[in-house]
Amino acid sequence: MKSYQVPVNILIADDHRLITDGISKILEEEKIIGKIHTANDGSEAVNIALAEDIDCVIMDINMPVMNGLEAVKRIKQEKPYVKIIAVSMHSDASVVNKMLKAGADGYINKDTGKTELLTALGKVMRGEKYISPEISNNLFVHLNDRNVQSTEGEKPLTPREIEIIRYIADGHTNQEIAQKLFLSVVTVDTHRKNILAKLQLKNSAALVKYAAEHKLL
Amino acid sequence: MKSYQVPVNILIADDHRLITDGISKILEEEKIIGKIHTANDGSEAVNIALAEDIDCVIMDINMPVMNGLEAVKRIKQEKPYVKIIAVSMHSDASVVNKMLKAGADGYINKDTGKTELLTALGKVMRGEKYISPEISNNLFVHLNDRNVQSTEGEKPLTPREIEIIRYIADGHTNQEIAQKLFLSVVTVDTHRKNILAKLQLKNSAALVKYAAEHKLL
DNA sequence: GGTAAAATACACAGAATAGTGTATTGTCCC
DNA sequence: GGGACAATACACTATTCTGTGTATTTTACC
Repeated sequence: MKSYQVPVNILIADDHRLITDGISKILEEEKIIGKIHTANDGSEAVNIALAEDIDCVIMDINMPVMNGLEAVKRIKQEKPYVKIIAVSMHSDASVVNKMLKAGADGYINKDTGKTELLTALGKVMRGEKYISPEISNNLFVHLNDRNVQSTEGEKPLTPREIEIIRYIADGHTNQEIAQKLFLSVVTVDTHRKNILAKLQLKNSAALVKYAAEHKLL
Repeated sequence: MKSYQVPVNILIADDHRLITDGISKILEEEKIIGKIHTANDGSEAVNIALAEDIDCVIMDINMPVMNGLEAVKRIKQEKPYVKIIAVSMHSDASVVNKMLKAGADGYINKDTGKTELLTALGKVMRGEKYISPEISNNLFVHLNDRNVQSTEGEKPLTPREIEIIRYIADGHTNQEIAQKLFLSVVTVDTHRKNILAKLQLKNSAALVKYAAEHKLL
C-alpha cells in the first residue's frame, strides 16, 4: 500500500456532475491529492478504477447503469488494495452493512461536510475503516458480520422476487406478470405471497411503499 | 437590480453538506462572487435570505423542515428581486412547473456540471430565465402558465384524497381506513376509485409507487 | 342565491389478491 | 450424495379491489 505521504489519486463516482465537480474542488485544495478522475455511473467507475492508477474511490451508492454496491464488489475483486469510501444520501443499516460486506473501507453521509470527507480519506488511506458517527451511533453496524442479512433477522429477497416486486409496483396484476415472464399465474401469486410473508407486509400497496423506501424500484 | 459586474452574494441551500461545500468551492473560484452563505434546510434558507443581503439563492428542492418549493414562495414574497435557481435530482415536469410558478428564475439538474451552474447564474442575474436543456427539451414546460395543473391536464388531488393515499400506502384496507376515519367503507372505496381515475392508474400498488415518486408519503 | 368542487354514500358484477398448505424440480455447495 | 435454497406449480376459501354508475350534503366562492 502506498504511504499517505505521496500524492493520492482519487476517483469520484457520482451520477450528479455537480457533486463530482464539487468534491473535486474540495479535494483540489489538499496538497496530498494527486490526480482526480470522475465517473458518472458504476460501470464507468469500474473501468476507470481498473485501468488507471487509483488509490481511493469515493463512490455514490445510487447510480444508473451499475449501482455502487456492484461497482465496489468488482473493484475490490480485481484490486483489493484500492480503498473505497461509500457516500450515500440516507443511512440505512442494511445498505451500510452490504457496502461494508462488499469491501468498502469507509461510509459517509452526504450531509456530512468536507472536513469529515477528508478525515475519512486520511483514515482509509492509512488502512483503517471509517464510518460516519451519525451512522455508527444510530444504527447497529457489525463490521465483522459474515452474513449481512442476519443483522436484521430478515430473510433476504431472491432476485426473482425483486423482479416480481418491480412488476407489482408498476401496477401489473399476477396475470400480466405471468404473461410477461412466461410463468403460470399461480407461480407469480406464490412469489407475491412469499414476499409479503418474508417482509411481514399485509398487501401489495404496503409492499410498494417498502420497495420505494428500500430503493428496490 | 444589481448589475452583474459587482460581487454577487450567494446563498446555497441543500441539506447535504457535501453539496453545499462543493458548490461553495466551485463558486469561490469565480471573481464575480461575493459572500457565500449556506443553509441546510428550507426554513434556514428563508431566514438567511430575508436577513442577509443575498442576490441569488441556489436552492435544492428536497429538503427537510421546509421544502424548496415553500422556501422559494416565501423568499419571493418578501424579496421578489432575489434570484432563485432551483436544483433537483430528477427532472419531473410537474415539479419543474411548480417551482417556476412559485417564482424560481432557473432550474438545473444535479447531473449537470459546474459550467452549467455558472451559465445559469449569469443568466438569472441578468434577469433572464434559465432551464437546463435536458429538462426543457424532454419535458413540456410552459414558462407562462398561470395554472400549473393545466400543464399536464391533470386534476389535482384533494386533501382528503391524499389522506386516503397515505393510509393505502401503509397497507390498510378500505375497511380499516373507514374505521379510522369514521367513514363508511363505500366512501373510502369511492375516494380510492376517484384517485385511480384521476391519476389514470390501474391499482393501489401503482398508486403507491406514484405517491412515492411524487413525495406524497 | 347560484355554481362548482369536495366529501359523503350506495349498488352490483367480475376480477384480483390474501391465507394456508403442499409439492416438484433444479442448482449450488460441502 | 445430502442439505439448503430458489423457482416453479397447484388447491381451496375468504376477503378485498376494480369498473361503472348514481346521488346527497356540505363547503367555498362569486
